[in-house]
Amino acid sequence: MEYSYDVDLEELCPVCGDKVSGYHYGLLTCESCKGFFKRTVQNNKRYTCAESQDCKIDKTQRKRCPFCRFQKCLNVGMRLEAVRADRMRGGRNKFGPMYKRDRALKQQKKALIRASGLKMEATPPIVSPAHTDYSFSSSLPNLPPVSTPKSTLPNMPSSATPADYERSLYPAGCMPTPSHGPLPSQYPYPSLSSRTIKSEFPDHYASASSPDSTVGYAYVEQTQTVSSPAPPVGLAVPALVLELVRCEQDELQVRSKISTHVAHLQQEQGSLSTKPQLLSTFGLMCHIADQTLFSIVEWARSCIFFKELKVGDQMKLLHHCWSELLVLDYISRQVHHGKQDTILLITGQEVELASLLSQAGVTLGELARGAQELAQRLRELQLDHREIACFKYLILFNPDVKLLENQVYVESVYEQVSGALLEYTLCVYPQHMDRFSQLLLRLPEVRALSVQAEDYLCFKHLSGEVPCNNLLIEMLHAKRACV
DNA sequence: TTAGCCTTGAAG
DNA sequence: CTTCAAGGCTAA
Repeated sequence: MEYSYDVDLEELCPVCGDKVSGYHYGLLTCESCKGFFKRTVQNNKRYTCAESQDCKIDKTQRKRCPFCRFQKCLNVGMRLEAVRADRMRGGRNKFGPMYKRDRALKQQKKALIRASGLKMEATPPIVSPAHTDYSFSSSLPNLPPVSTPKSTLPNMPSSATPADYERSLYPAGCMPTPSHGPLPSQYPYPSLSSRTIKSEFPDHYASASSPDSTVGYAYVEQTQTVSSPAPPVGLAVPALVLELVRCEQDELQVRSKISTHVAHLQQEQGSLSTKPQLLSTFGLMCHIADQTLFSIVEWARSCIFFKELKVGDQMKLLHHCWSELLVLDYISRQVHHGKQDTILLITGQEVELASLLSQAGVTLGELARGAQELAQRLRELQLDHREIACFKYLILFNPDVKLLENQVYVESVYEQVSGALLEYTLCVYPQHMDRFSQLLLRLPEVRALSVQAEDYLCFKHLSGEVPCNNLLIEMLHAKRACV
């Protein structure tokens, strides 16, 4: 029970703070607000507020002002369309998939919090999400702040936009093309405009509930990618590349952390069992991969651009690429290691490739061999650490991930980083004109390996061989639930 | 009118 | 078959 302080941020009704009883009319609410919303819409009730239309709504006062209560229902995102005009009972409506996605998101939020919780020891979250920010944004509370310098604005509800951050990062006049405006953050599911779902009930309240004009983003069309101030020809490294490298974790620190963790595990295992017995090699590998994943999540959460995203988008991105980052981490270690016949683990241990292949089954063998081949090709290219840093961002900010709240931002980060990488390769390896495209061609190969690896992990999981309490498995589950 | 519990029925 | 969000019922 390593990471078991239950992060069940026990769900509270976003309207009144009472206990949630399930998804009702678009989001998790309590039974009473569900009933209230239903009665109001079905009977087309009109209330008035005796005060100034801003009454506090909580469990004890929710009866006092139905006007403000209903207003809050709409503000937090309860959907009029989910109340049935024909009063048909039972069955399912078209919100089903949305509920499913939301569940998956929440599951991953837990994983994220747990991941960062490991690092933060017992520090309680400083922002208490539960009772303060109902009026804004998603049903997902903010993550506790990361312990990095200048992280004063993590996941704020859009008053500070990522654009502000860029402005502070780049000197005046050297800004990359600004590409995004304020976000409509008060609606949890901006991807589904109210028009997407046919209203099932005469929509008298529509004007209050769905300001259509803000559903689409007012983004300026992106022109050309300008990654950073042009460096003096043939010498300088693009500023953005340097910044990305600056965000890298210290490999030795990560190594020692994971090594001690794994050592602990082995010790525990030895003392608990009557016949002292070490973890199986596979189990050990799972733990190492698991810990590596934790460190990857930690890296992502503290890295430039990413920490400016809302938690929901962060989760979707990590969701999508965790296995690729894991594979890239592994491969780049082998590239750096430079030996063909042994594998270097993050713990610093060296493993004979031949002995691994002899023990591994067909699938794992193929996987290891594929990785080794890719590592060799990258070695021949002499992939350097700056390019690896860029790779990580190109994988993390995958423009193909759909249903992001801030899709254009993610696309623009991808564009900026690939632009910077192009510039970098041209400056530093001018004799190698197609280096950039050679590098980019390796990314789909990383992807392919990660797909194989996920399948393998899934298989091992189903046959009960993966240790429980595993972030790998959680990610695997969350990912498959989302598709 | 409220809110806790009950019944229903399409989707999985 | 089970799930679980719809609507329905009813004592406070």
